[in-house]
Amino acid sequence: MDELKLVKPQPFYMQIQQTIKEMIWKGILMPGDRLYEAQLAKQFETSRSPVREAFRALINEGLLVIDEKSQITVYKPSLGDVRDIYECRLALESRAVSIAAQCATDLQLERLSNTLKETCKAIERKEKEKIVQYNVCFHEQIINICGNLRLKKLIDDLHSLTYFYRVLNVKESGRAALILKEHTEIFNAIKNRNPEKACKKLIKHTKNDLENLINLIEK
Amino acid sequence: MDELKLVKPQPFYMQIQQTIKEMIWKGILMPGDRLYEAQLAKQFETSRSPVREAFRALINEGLLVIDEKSQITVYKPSLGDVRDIYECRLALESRAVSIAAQCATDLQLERLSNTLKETCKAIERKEKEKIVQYNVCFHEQIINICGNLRLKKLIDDLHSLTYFYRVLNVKESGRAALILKEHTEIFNAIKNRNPEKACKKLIKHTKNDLENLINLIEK
DNA sequence: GATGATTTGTGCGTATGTATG
DNA sequence: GCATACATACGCACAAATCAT
Repeated sequence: MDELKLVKPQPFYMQIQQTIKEMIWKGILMPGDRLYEAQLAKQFETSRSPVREAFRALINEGLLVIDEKSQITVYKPSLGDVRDIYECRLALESRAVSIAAQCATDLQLERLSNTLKETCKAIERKEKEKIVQYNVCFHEQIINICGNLRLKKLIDDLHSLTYFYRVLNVKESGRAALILKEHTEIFNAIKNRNPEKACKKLIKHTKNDLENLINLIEK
Repeated sequence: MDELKLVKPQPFYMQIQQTIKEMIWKGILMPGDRLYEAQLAKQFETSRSPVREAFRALINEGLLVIDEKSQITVYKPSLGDVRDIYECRLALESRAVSIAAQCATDLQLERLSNTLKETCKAIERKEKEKIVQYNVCFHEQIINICGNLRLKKLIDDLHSLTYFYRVLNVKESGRAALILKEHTEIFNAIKNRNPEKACKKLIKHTKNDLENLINLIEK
């Protein structure tokens, strides 16, 4: 009887916070949609209190927006916002990748390499869900390598603000192969312990991503 | 009758959120202190509901911490945390200053210059409160110049996580003059439209700040 | 462990504010 | 403007979890 623990359920307000986030990611809630405490409370079969608390946290995270009349809506980034968000990501992720290039272990490099291989397979099989998943995974692995949890959370929160659009991005365009190419270049720079190059490649990759996203949103 | 508007008071939960933040900044609440819903509710003469909502938001911001038993304490950064936070600030602020060097208007440059002059006066008069205030102002001005509101919020939130320590930093050490010198160097680089140099100077400045802070905390 | 005292989690009522016809 | 419907802000009560004895 080694590791037998009872699982304590998380409080409602935490589960609700997480669930709303996922609903936005999955497109069940769309940017601009208005949210009602009572309606969600009914849906989750709770009272309004935990829903309210979840709202506050998500507002602080930026995923929900509250106006002067206390109406709450799903964050709908303007074009300018998207640029600002990417500017922040650029700052944070370029630092992350340059640290990763300095401190990645062999095992971590191998795992990164594996992720790229899996992406390649997924592309051949045209498994769109998996492609997105492995692309996300690639970025996550880099951030994990650099080991700064706070950096990770900041980047994650920024990602979640445009997650909905970004899924469209990969799904609807033929960019999967190009993304893989760029990821491979970044990986090689990390493997060769070349922080400057890794940084440069990542910046280029992110800027491409942004251009593509903007085209998509403008349509 | 030009601009006569009635001021609507902000909801309690917002005021409470702001107040708790200030209590931490001012050292009324110290890192590690435990917070009780009921106690604060009593203090603010409200019910627990708005206090709880304020807690959720502050937890999300990182200024409060909740453990697995739902106990809430004021965030107490470890040495490692402080380094991580500064790493993130470095990433974000260096980007901000390099953008500022590219796009600052003459008026904005003049205002920056004024801030430095005021700092100088404050140092001569040994007005410690003002020195801190102008130093903060200098950084804020740079971030405002670059015009990315999200970048600003990210940096502000990071600052607030170590604000309490940073006040100690300036107050207790004789660093005021050195800080002014470094700020002046950054300013000159911006004025000369030299993003790389501005960036470099800011990185050095931030790293000095970090070293100093760490020394202070270790004592 | 069992018990009472704290503290947090959740449900619900009511007052106030806002939109709509 | 007025009445109605609806949404949010806040308070309060009780349940569940935790702590101290």
